[in-house]
Amino acid sequence: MKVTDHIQIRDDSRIPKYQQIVDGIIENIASGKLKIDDKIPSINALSEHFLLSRDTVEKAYNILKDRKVITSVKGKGFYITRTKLISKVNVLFLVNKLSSYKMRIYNSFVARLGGNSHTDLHVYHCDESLFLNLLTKNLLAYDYYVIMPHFKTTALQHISSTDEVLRVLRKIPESKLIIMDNDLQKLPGNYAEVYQDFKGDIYTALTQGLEKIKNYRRIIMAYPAQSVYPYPRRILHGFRQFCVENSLPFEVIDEIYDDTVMHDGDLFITIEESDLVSLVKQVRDKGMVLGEDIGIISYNDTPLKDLLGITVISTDFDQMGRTAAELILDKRTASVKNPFRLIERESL
Amino acid sequence: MKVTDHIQIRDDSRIPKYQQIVDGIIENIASGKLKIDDKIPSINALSEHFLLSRDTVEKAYNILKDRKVITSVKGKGFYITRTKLISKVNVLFLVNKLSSYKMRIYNSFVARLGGNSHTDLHVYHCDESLFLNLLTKNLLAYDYYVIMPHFKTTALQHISSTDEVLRVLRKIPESKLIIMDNDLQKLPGNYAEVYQDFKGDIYTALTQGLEKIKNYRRIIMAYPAQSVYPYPRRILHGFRQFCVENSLPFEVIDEIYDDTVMHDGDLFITIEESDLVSLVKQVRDKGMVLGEDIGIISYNDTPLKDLLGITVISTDFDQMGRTAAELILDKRTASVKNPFRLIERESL
DNA sequence: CTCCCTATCCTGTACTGTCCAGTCCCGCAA
DNA sequence: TTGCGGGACTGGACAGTACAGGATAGGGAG
Repeated sequence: MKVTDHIQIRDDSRIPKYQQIVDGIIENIASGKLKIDDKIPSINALSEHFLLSRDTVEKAYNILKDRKVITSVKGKGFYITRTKLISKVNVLFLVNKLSSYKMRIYNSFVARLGGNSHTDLHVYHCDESLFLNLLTKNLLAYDYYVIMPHFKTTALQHISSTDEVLRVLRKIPESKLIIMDNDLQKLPGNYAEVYQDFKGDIYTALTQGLEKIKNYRRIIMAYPAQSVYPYPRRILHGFRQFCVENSLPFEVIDEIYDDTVMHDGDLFITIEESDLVSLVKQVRDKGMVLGEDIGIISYNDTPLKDLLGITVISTDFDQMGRTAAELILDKRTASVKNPFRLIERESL
Repeated sequence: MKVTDHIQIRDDSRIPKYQQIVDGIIENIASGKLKIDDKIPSINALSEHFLLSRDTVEKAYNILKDRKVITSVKGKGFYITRTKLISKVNVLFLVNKLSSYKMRIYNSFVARLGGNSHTDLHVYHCDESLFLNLLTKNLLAYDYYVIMPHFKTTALQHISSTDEVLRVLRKIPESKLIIMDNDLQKLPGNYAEVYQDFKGDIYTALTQGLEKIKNYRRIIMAYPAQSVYPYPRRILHGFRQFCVENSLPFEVIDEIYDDTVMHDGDLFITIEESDLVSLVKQVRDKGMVLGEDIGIISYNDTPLKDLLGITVISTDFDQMGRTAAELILDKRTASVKNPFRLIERESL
């Protein structure tokens, strides 16, 4: 195996070739493929291997020498002298939509990452083409890419464009990619991720509250399937699995309207805040008592739900942002499941 | 086949030649002949091929560069950077911080503006230098700039850098600028704005509820002065004016702690949600009754505050976003005060 | 020692974008 | 009429990229 085989450089016509070489060496250092005192390919070797002019490689090596990343020994070669690379960290934070939960993740992420960083937030509204556009346009501009992949899932698109998404995601160096919230089983590689196990989470959390849930006659989940911003269907799957395994009668509805029929002993699981609001209003209007006549479990916690005594099943959004920031700070590529739990309050 | 063969431009003597080149490139992008990251002919090549002056081509390319359709790399050439959004209305939405209220403004703005638009959201964390950086970097790239100007107001900065901010804001063509939330009296010109009159709003809203407020012995405002993200001091001014004019005893505190003393007949006005939460918890712990022993008026409405029966004084965030979008759609440059009102519920 | 590799420094060439000082021409307003 | 400004063109200076060479000096293995 030749030394040149170690070095990987990406071709991008927009960027000067010498700069690509510089970036390539830096990346190989950052990823650990090149360590301190390692010898890097000679000017001749590299120029021949990549079919470049000797002058181009020389220019690149001179820049690295000026930056004290490598030193030269006449007649021998170039050697790595520094592996710690100091610069402000730039992060692209790509979310599908802007909810108050996403916002909390972003805010805790920025706070944890600290001052020596800058995070650009972009929203792609679950639109694949916008997602692809944003990503390809910024493919080399950032040090890290924190991405929450959620897309509209019409049957056709799901097949055709997910591949396109994966193709672009693969262009991001593994060490720079952090997948958040939604895990992409189809994306291979050793990248970092902080995910919710939507199906397993809801199953486990509901199982925690099984004893109380059993007291209800029927469980109704308000799952907004028609929404422009769809929630992962795995929430439904986990809910169904829980109900079936415990032989609990259940139902799934799109939305809670003012005239949605409800009976004593109904337990509602709401995902959208608007459903929670109209549900609580209705319960009050009908003179029913929360946690006795009607049960509510709401998805995603907020301080005001605490005040209202609404039982929630929720992931820890602040934690999710912090974990992502820490993966970057520690340069780890672990796959971390974000904590999810049932918080029992009066409404159950 | 030469690169120049790809490019087609129509000749029309009525239209400036440089504009024809611009249109030609755009058309070639729209028709798919030019894709992202493609290299377009050099200035020399194009000018020779179409028998044009180098200067004319240069001018055209500069326009495309300003519109971020292409980027230049010295010594290399011009490259396509944008393919999807050139026909859409591009908006830069610049907010000081990301709160759930800002988010609602953004979401209603995007929704009202509709599909033929793209809105980039950027957060500058109340940091002037970041604000200036973001704005100067994107000074020509967008069709509209929606900006919420709120900065940290240390005495010194307030003098020196506000001028800098105004200087950059003046560089934005008046027809492309929409100032939101905070009105900038110091910025001259005929631009659009949707503002809150922080001082007058709170004064008027509290006056609406004067009869009930009079029943309380003391009014305490929790105004987070120490926060990294300061609220406009005009809120305080309006509050003070109301209290003084109506001879009501009042007090201003930074934050509501677990051990903040409260007596029967105290009316609290909270701005931050965290203060509201700890206040309500304390009232409950002490066995007091909201709206009788202790009054609460909270700043900024949310659906869950409605459920909790918290009286609020609030602007209409969704309306604010909609208004801004409509100003753009109608190409108006009006100065619109966003509605603000007292919503009475049980807590007062 | 020789031979082959190494870095280093040099001159040239042919492109590229960037910037500036001029010069016309033409339409429009004072 | 005069003056102004924008469009188009001319020509050049300058700097950056990438290539092709060559000349020199040092290191290491035979």
